Amino acid sequence: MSFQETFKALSDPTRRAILDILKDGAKTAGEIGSQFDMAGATVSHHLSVLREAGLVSDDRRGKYIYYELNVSVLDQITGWVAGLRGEKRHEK
Amino acid sequence: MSFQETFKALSDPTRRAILDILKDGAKTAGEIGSQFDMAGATVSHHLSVLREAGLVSDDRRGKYIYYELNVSVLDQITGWVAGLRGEKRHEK
DNA sequence: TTATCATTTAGACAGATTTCGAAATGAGAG
DNA sequence: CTCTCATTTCGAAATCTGTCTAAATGATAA
Repeated sequence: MSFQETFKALSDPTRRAILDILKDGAKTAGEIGSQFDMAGATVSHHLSVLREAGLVSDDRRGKYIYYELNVSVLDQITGWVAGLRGEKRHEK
Repeated sequence: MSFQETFKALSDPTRRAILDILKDGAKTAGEIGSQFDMAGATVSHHLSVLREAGLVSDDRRGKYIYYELNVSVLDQITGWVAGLRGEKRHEK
């Protein structure tokens, strides 16, 4: 759940696409996986990277595991970028 | 200069540290390199990744090459994150 | 229990990434 | 032109990453 983990997680296009898919609500691993042309195991791996980075949370409901977007961690990213933009010249 | 290149470039801690160093103005490759405990060739490689991603620009002035932060590309990142945060439920 | 469905974990592999030292390039100074 | 300094490019080694198939786990249904 470190800063580095978050950036690393976002550096893969499949993982960013997963986050996009989760924009409008929680979905099961299967629903997410069906959107990609790759093995379910691979998508499962990407989901675990996103989970360890704190970008999604998972919730088992019976047979299914629902994944949901966790936006709060994204604020760190925005904050870091703002830091670069903000104090650009001669503050203090 | 693609979206993917930008995220990839930001996924390395050394490269993010370089951007931080450049926050308060342009610096030469040597000045940047002296802040890290790694070969100059390695830092030069990181600088080229940042340049290809459009995150920095370089400017040769005599013997030295000055690198400068290019903030405009960072807006893409902020924009993408805002997209995830924003339209979270039932728009349209 | 056994069968089946949803998903993850394990192990392996190819390709990408980070890093280095050494050689090459660019540019001013003598 | 030659020397030196700043930086990059080259080529290679070690490590990391994304992907696959096959096997394991969790949960429900019969």
